[in-house]
Amino acid sequence: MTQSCLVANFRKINPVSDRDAELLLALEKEERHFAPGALVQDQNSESRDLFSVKSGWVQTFALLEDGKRQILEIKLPGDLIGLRDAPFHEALSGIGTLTEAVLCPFPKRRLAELFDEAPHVARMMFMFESWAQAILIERIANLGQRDAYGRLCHFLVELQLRLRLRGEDESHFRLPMTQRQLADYLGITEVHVGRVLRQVKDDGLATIADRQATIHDLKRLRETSGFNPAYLQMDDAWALPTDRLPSGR
Amino acid sequence: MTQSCLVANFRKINPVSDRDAELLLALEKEERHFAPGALVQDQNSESRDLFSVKSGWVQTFALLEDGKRQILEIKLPGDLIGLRDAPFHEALSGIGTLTEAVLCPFPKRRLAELFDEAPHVARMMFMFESWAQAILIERIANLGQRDAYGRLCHFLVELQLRLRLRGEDESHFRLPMTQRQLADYLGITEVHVGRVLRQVKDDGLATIADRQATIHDLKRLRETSGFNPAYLQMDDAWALPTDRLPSGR
DNA sequence: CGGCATGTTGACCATATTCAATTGAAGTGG
DNA sequence: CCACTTCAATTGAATATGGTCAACATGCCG
Repeated sequence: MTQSCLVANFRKINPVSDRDAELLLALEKEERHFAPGALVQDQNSESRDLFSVKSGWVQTFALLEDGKRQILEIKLPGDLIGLRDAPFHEALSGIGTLTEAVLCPFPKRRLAELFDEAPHVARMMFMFESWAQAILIERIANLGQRDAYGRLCHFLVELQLRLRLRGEDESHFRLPMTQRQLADYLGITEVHVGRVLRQVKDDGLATIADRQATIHDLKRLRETSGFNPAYLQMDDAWALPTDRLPSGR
Repeated sequence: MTQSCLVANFRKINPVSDRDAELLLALEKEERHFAPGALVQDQNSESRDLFSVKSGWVQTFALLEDGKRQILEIKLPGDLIGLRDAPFHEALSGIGTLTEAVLCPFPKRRLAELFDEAPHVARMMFMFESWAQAILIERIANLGQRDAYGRLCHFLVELQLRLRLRGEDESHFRLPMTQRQLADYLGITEVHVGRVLRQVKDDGLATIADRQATIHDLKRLRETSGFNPAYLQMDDAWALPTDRLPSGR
């Protein structure tokens, strides 16, 4: 068994053959260590590499003209970062660490070659992107339609689920984000985050304090946030080589 | 020259070889016609096909537990729909038409095979997805950080740009969306859309009425919305066969 | 004509922002 | 060890942005 974060993560939602797992290992050869709060990549900088997360919490973000910041994604060990930037000249989003982190850079130029050499890798990268995109559209619905309270609940459920897939404790976990960062993620202000955090606690749903989150009532959290876990069910047609698929489906 | 919408669209931001263009043509073989306001695909239904838009305006959307609706994307001729759903059992978003539309369904199962047969197609699909994702993250920043006024301006600039790439008139175009639909797209209420529409008109930026949009002051629109067109610059390394690339870059 | 969808307007209210002051914890340097 | 700074969080008051509700206008279509 490989100890690849990438493969271990991906396997939670989708079978990965040993042959494919080996190919993915190439993405995790080189390691780079970052301090908490470090800037990994500037928005609009020339992007050479994509990264896989080996350990730590990482954020991608967009900076707006007026100094505002939107945190786009939270990336956890086993996730890929910057895949979507690969075809572009410039990185479309910035990358920064939330905790100490180990990232594995991989030249995006090399990825283009891999696509031709190993069609399976292409399919897997495509699946990774679809997965990431699924989370993005959930986020758009979240930001567009829910109030601060609902957004926070949704965020907690999503996190809880992602950590559970990684085998971490579901009901009590480290949440290494300041209220400022939560605010930039949820699209509300720092101050309001504090108020909503208190409400959620008073309602007995969850407690967030000292970079620690405790889920008290997952069921009600799911209800108030309307979480839809459809994006965890992948289709085997994509996971297996076409010639090995059962016919007629 | 092919009359493929798909290729024509893609070529605006990225070279496509004639050989690749031919491969993409396969995606537009079958045609299906839809009336305005038709439902093409339900959210969470089993998804068999993806679609390319041959003509008309199309929306993808998410329905929330409490009956709210978030319009996720506006798709125009030459765009692909449902690419991200391909690896999943269920469609992650619904699809509906805004105008009369002609869509070309393509079995997603067949797409998986294409990935193995034609690595170039895989690369192009990956690029399409990156492009779509670039628009999604712009949208997240838009929803999270800007007020209603800014969101509307940003939307207009994005539309204007996309239509311009298609060779349509940039300053006056058909905008076949009701205020209700604009509201669901921008994450504000119907009533408030009306108010903001009037403000934007009074400020001399743009006029939207009778399903028609007129841009009066693109420069100021861009300023107030902070539009970032970085996602229009693709990297040749992805467009051309690896063996034909200039070396050493 | 009547019914339905769309858009408009006004009054009122709620959610969230802004601004300002304060506290506590952690880190730095004398 | 103590001042001093910085950063994160908390609180309150005033304000603004946007939501809700209801009434009304308009145009379209059967």
